Amino acid sequence: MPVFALVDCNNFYASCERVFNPALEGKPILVLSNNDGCIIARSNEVKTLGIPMGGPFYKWRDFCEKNGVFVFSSNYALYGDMSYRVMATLKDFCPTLEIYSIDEAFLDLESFQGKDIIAHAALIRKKVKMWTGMPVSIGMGPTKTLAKIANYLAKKTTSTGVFDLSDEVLREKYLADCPVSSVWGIGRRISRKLENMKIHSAKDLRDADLKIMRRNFSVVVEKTIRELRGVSCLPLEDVQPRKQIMSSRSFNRAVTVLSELEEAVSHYTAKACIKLRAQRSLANGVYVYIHTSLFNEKQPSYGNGASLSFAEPLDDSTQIISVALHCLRSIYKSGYRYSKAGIMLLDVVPNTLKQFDLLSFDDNGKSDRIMKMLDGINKKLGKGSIFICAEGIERPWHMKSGHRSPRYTTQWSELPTVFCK
DNA sequence: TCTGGGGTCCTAGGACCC
DNA sequence: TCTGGGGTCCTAGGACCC
Repeated sequence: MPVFALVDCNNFYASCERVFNPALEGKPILVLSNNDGCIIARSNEVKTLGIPMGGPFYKWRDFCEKNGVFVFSSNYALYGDMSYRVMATLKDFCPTLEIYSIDEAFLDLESFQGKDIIAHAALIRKKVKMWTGMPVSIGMGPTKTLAKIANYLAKKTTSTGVFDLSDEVLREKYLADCPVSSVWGIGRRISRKLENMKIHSAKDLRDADLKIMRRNFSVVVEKTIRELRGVSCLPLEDVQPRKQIMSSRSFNRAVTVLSELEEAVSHYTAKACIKLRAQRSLANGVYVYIHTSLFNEKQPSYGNGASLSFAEPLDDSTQIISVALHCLRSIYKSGYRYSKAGIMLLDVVPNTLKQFDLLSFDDNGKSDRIMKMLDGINKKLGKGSIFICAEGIERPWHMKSGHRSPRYTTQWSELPTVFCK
């Protein structure tokens, strides 16, 4: 029988901030989304204060000030690097792992079956804390879905941060106490429908009639039910290259003129192209959209998008930017206050699939060399050291990030300083 | 004034084919 | 009972995840 473990960092973003600022230990801290818009991560102390996940920050600003909450803008340079360190540590203990998100990984612990698996998980947990400073919880079970629930229980019911749901008798008790809405793959819509069918707990869902469930829902729910029964349907997966790459941001203030939108779209496209080349892919098209505020009902609203296919698959930022700007100009209307723009690279394929077009202009690899040089310089000297002029220099529309902590681990100039007496 | 961003998978329905 | 039948491909939209 397989044994999956799900390792999940506790309050990941908030914990990253604490690693480099231990004075924050035990203090309420929260992390904001891009543009300092929503609350996207909360320490336990903030959860206790009743501040909700995803709420708009401006509604809570005063409350936070009154209660001494430490507020941070997202610092993805730091979080991404901390994630890399945690995953590297996990790989030391278990080379077969699936990095599921920035703060979660599934491990295959089948080879530890019969041994003291809880002690092993406790050891992993201790080493991750020691080597990276990051607190994690570990849940185990015969399927990924059960490992997820075990992780939820590890956080909710234990002080050890480790929980094993391999035992069937134990599962009877704990699945009955686990609300169906907290099962992996059961979101808001489906859980509402399930509640109407008198399915309230994970146990109810597990014991539901498979045929009826299949008729009412998709094969995804069917797999979830089988997984709850202990039948593994979801194997560990390798990292797959992305099939589409998006880049979008809200502006820090309304943008009205085309030239600023052009800068933003160029900038987002350049960012997406960096990701595209990093995963050694080519895109076959690009989609661009812009819209006004979704919340301000007094202003006239407008939103539109347009896409274009390329004559041949591309990874050159300058070429893709020029197509993206074509799309933008086809949808731009003056007289509106735009709040956001975004682009999506479409139909992304591995760069080994490149089909040479007999009619295309042969540049003798010049474009490849330029892009390699651009990526190389930015890798060596830091992100944004060199960029394409169309991205703009001042970027007055650029997102707000008023509470960002230093990029302690990825910028020489922002290294933490230690004073010794 | 101020409300995030980036992904995947599945299904239904339409277009089109023989 | 059944009122032509069966298949593929594509896209839009919905659902989920973090």
